[in-house]
Amino acid sequence: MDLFLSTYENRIDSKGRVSVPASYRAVLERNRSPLYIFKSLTHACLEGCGPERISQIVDAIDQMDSLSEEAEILQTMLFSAQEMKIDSDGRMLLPAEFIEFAGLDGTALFSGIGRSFQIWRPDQHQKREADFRERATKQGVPRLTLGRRPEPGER
Amino acid sequence: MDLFLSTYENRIDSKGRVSVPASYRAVLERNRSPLYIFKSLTHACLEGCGPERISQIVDAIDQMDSLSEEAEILQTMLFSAQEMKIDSDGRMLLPAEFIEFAGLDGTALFSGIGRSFQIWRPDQHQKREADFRERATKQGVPRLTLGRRPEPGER
DNA sequence: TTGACTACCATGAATTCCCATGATATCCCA
DNA sequence: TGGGATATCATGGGAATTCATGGTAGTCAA
Repeated sequence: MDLFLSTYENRIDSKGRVSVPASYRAVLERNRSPLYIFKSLTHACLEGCGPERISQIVDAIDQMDSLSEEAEILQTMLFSAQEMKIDSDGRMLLPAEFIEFAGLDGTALFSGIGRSFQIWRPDQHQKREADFRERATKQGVPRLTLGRRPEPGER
Repeated sequence: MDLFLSTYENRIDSKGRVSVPASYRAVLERNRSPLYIFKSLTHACLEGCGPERISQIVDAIDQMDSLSEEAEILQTMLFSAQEMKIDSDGRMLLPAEFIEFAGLDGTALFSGIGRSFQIWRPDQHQKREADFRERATKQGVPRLTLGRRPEPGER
């Protein structure tokens, strides 16, 4: 299935190179997709995805009033996005700006969440996971309808 | 029938390998489905399922506000999920993180609950069963409506 | 020439593949 | 129905491959 799943901790070497997890590379290669990375709007992390996701964002913005502040805010994702080159060993070169933005310090934690993935500072991600698990235990998990797909328009 | 049923206790060898119960494998092979394992959100056990279940989670998240708390909790399942490779002898390799999370110590108990299954530390599973049976006796069993499937669109 | 980036090679660890074994369950035929 | 033959399955060990990672040399632009 063409999804980004699981988490991986990979080292960032002195040049800023990181191995893109092999399973993520496989997803991209199956679709002959380049990889895009951009700065998250809401968290101190990076987001990675293929071109479809970028198109979705562009389309969503095109639906809006293109002069509105909302549109401009969302455009931030687009102009922070970069197409990453992956070398023959499966590594990409993280620009210093990205490293700084996510507060990365030697290791990058890749966190696959379906059609995209995030890159976190390991300790921050760990904190988030612990927090989510605690909330899930205390408040219960969100409703997930199994056995069938929700009807279009249905909640 | 394409369901995961019954319980099996299999040994985990020194490399972390476990045989996936043959009847579970048969279910997956009939559907040409890979196997996914992820950490339970609420219990100290692992969950196993096919790709439909994972797709459901991904689709559910895409329907939601992707920055909401609910979405983030569901994403926890995704980034803890891994597609397991099953070798020619029907075994999978449990990563150390999974073994630790479920507190496994040499043997894994597979517990089939229909469209998914769980992996437990044997003594914990035993306790749960005893507990549930006792509650059923004292408090009675939940209402169980048999005989038909819910209509599409029905609650 | 310097600095930044790219391509290439080397290494070790982790994972996957392959073959062997024994135990259990299933099948088949007398 | 009994009992031997056969297939299935869980389990163990070693070989081969993948993968992350570090380093060096080469290329291009300023």
